[in-house]
Amino acid sequence: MDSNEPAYSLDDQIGYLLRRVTQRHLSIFNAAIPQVTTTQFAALAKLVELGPRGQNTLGRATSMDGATIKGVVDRLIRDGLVQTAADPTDGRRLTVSLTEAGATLYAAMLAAAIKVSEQTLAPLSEMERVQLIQLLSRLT
Amino acid sequence: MDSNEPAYSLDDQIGYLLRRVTQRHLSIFNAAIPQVTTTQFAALAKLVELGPRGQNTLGRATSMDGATIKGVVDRLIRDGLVQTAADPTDGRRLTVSLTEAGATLYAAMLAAAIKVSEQTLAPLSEMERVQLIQLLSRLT
DNA sequence: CTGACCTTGTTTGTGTACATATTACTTTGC
DNA sequence: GCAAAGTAATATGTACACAAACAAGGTCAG
Repeated sequence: MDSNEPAYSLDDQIGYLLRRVTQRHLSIFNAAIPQVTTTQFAALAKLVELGPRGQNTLGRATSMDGATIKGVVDRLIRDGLVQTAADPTDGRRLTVSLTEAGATLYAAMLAAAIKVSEQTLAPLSEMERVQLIQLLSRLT
Repeated sequence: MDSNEPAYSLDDQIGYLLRRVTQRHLSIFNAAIPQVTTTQFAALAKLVELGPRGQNTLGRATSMDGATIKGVVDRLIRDGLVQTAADPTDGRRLTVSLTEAGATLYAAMLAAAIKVSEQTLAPLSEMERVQLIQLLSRLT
């Protein structure tokens, strides 16, 4: 028997755990905030934080590639939460900005979003939550 | 000014961090193991661990719902890594099992899979890795 | 035995997520 | 000033991920 062979248990692998924790978080988010998805919320949050931005720039700020942010912005436009306008100084760029409806909805969802994070972390103590956030931050 | 209003920074939210860490992990996985996806690997790993299983049962063992595991199994069949057979005792059940090619490929990928987990956790010390895995396990 | 209920597998629709290719436009280097 | 390199947006194809609806096969209580 080769005791050098390390036991590989799927349930203890970081990738599998990330997928499962993400699933639980998404289910909490969708129940609390049915109006938008997590990525749509991220886009709105960054527009509030940074102001109007080009589509690709917004994608980088929210960790989405060009193809992904395009889909997210398209659906936000469809739902009237953001709008786009041509940039006069750069013919390629589409400046994305919040509509009034988007700004209003974001303000209304913020409290729920904070609760979503709390509920996701509910099984942990205050100290453990800080620890987890810090450990995850170092893996980005 | 209302100092009760907690600052909401997207970058510190558990959901956003999970998405970003997952992205980094997927990119490491895809580079190291281009033959299969993470979910396909999970299905193979559970078949090795548990032996042949019904499709839905395999889905539950790997945290995938019926629609998702169906797509994963379909692609594994297409690539010749698993096969299905009708269960003689239950007319509904499709028993999924590894093919020889699937078992061989899994054995060949295992060492790389262990390295993927290590590489994903590389920025952390040994103690921190154990901590992170334990904290995440409690959030599933 | 039979009707209510449950489980298994399938299908459809929506929404990420990324690779890759293309087009249009800017910027940089020389 | 102009070619090369880079960037922005778009489009296509593959692969999860889940909700909802459905058909067909089991199970179990009365």
